[in-house]
Amino acid sequence: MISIKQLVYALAVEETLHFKKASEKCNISQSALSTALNELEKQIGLQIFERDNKKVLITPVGKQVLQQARSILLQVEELQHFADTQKNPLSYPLKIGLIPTVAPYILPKLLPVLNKRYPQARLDIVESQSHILVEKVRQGELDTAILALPFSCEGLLTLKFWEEDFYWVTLKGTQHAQQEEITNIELKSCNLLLLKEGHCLKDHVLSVCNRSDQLSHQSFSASSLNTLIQMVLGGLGTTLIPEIAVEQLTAQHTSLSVVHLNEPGPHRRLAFISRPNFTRFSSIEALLEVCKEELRHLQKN
Amino acid sequence: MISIKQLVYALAVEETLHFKKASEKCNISQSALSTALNELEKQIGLQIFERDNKKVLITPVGKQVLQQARSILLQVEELQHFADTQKNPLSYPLKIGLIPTVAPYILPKLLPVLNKRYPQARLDIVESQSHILVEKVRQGELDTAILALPFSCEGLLTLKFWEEDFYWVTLKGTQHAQQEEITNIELKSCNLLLLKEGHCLKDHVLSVCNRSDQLSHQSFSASSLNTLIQMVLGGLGTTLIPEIAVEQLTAQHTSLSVVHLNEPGPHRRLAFISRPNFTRFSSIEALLEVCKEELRHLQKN
DNA sequence: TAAAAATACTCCATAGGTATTTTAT
DNA sequence: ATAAAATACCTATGGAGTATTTTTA
Repeated sequence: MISIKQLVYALAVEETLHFKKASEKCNISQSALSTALNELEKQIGLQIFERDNKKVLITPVGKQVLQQARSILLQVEELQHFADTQKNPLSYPLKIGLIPTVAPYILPKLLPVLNKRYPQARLDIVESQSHILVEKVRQGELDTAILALPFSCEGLLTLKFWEEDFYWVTLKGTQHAQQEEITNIELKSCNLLLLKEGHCLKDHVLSVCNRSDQLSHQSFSASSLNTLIQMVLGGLGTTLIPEIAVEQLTAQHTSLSVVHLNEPGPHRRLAFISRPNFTRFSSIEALLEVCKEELRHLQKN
Repeated sequence: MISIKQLVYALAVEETLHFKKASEKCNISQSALSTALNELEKQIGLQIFERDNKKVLITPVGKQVLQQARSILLQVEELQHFADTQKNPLSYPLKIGLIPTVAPYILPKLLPVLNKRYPQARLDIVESQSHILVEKVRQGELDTAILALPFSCEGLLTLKFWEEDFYWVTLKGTQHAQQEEITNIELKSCNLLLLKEGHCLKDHVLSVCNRSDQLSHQSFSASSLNTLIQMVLGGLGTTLIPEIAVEQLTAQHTSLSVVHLNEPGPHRRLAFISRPNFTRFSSIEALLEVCKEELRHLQKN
């Protein structure tokens, strides 16, 4: 029967194209590696390597065998990582994506606590728009991502952890600026600045405002919430931002007024997404818990 | 290091839920199996089975481990099958799909030759419409399928093996019936009977006739070419059939006239499709060769 | 007490080591 | 002549067997 060791040895030779060097990589003797590979080739009945005294070549069919071997070993490794992660979440780096309207606001809350609770945790962070993150999660390029729902994620697992409303940001002294709440109707008279196309927040804002797309095409449309705030400060208009971003974006600007948008229902929901058969699910659960707890503090204010 | 044997043993226990029976399935002693599984559990650091003197239970985490083990063993088996198939195409049953406008006409040509050239060959045949076959190939439910192109198969490999034109079938004595060729324009005056929705042939016929969909909605729309021919025989109209089907469908009906449709270009192309990383590609190649050769005879007539 | 898994103990197959030979430049 | 893989031969680990013990329903 084919063994995993044989496959490991074969991949080492593929990498080094040299039996002696490969044997050293595997911490065995040249002879052991040689016999193991001869045995593997005998078992599958195909020559993987063409070797003489000077060089090692990979046969065309050998390339395909090695490709499959690599895939098998990846899965074995995944099994090992799964097991480790069950005992100890976040034992291995987690590749995570975040959207631009979440990343800078959640990471400062998340990372310090994560470092304390899971000192070994390492996140490989990617910031991109929702549709790109969804694709990367599907391809396995990312292990998970934090999106704002609603967003189409067919075939993916979604784990919601936070619901939030939008807040209207305007300069003090403008109409409605002193109100406790602002309604959809009142908003219609305001010049609403939006993120540019491709940012899900734009769609969520339009949807919660019951506005059609055309109404809101601004000549300057920003690519970050921070830019939007700067535009508001510059007197170009007003904007809507999610609760999670309110404090960081508005705390230092005393000239701004922040008013809760009085439209029913959570205006967007943050959720982790992942492939249903991702094996290190426990790591995502651990992250999820930390996020839930940290955001609970926010809600209490 | 985890070994493949350990995984095999674990799956045997999953199946039997009994160490003794599992050990017999694996042709080893109960003791050998017991120590092997204890060793596996120790290596991954997780309990897969909960056992006492009366019963064996699978732990929740064990279920996930076994799922991954199964997937690994499937891939190992695939590697073995790949190797065997390289040396001997069609060593293992090939799950193949065919569309209804191809299956009954190509199989009688293909199967006898296949049996002679590859006596060990076994085909598991499924007949369905193109979109269903494409989905099954994508899912791995089928190894390959024979479709008529054009048809959207993004992400799949396509291997064309035959191009053919359409032939117009009508009762002798009707207008145009004695012609050598018939054109698009002349066809417009004919009552054209089509297969019902979902058969790619309908779309190909409409496309090669430059007709819009509406023009051709028949109150009876058939689900097989044979039915169409019966309808023509019954005087309900005329129809177009692909070259591959001409002989079988019209040879015994002396009252029918068969006229080549004189529109440029091959009217449809038959092709195998498969997942790009399907490992027993050599089997498909072998089939492809047989198809090409057998259809070459047809073309010579 | 009985059925089943775990363990003790033994054995042998085989993975792996060392030393040597073969092979092709 | 030399560099590298294959082979011969030996050793030791560990996989697997038999017999026995432990466990708990």
